[in-house]
Amino acid sequence: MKIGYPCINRSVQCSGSKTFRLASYSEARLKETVANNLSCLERIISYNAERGILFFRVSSDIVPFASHPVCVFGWQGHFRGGLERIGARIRAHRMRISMHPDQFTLINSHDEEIYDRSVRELRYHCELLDLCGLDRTAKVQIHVGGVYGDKPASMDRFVRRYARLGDAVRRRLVIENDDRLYTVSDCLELHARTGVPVLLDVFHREINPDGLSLKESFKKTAATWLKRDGLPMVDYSSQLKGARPGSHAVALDPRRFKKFLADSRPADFDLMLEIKDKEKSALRAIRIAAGDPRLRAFKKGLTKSCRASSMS
DNA sequence: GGCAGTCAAGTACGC
DNA sequence: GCGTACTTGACTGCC
Repeated sequence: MKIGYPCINRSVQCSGSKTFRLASYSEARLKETVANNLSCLERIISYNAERGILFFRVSSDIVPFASHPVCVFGWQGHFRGGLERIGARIRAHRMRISMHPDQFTLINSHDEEIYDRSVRELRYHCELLDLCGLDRTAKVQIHVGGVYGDKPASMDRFVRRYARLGDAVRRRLVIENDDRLYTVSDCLELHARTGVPVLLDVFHREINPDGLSLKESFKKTAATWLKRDGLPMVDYSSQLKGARPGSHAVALDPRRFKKFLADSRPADFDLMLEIKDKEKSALRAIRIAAGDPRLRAFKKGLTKSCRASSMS
């Protein structure tokens, strides 16, 4: 088990997801922003590595407007060196990386143009991970998409559209159960029809249940990840008190998290904490999980002998 | 410098 | 049909 947080680190004095308005777009602005974002990402990776935070979600905003027609600049070549350097650092620390395009990425949309835009967005995410030299265990997670008043038809459309995605996208793409539309069971059905791995979001599962117990959900989603995909990824959060259902908590609730660790045994997975105070909660979670054999087993993996054996 | 409105993109839902 | 939430930050123009 590796534990991590998404996109933003509030302790490092920089942002790796700086962007700008479309109206301000220029090649100079893009170069300047991407250079800043990569430099900051490198600092965040170092921060995480020094503290044992070995799972991180890279922001989609590293290259603003990368999939937009306005962007004709060859950022891939221009920033190749920087991306390779960051990738080498990630690999050296055996970190797990994910990315999560936002809700506008919909491969089951009725609208062919929305599908095309979504494919461009997915290609951008995968290309970034490819340029970092990360293997297929670095995943790009999306939700299934819209229901459009007819869930079976929308799931059929997902299956057909998934088959049209290129290998470069399919090798990284995973789907996640969401808080309103598609349950864990829906995602499992899509896995059965496409082979796409299912990322379990335990908080969304609570809000949008389907009758499967937590243990069954762990077991069935874990079975959708092949060895080449790496350990299953799991998203974790808890309800922000007093807010509408689905709002993420500001800070980790230690008691609740301890119970989650106990309830999730013996499943092993990499855990993304979707909690608003980001790295603070990740550090707290790592301290709480310190006695958990799943985390301890990973620490052993850092020793030279284990590293050598894992490469064999 | 501080503030508030607004930001590429889509869908679902409440009014 | 319109406004809002989504996850939320931070860009941007205005004072």
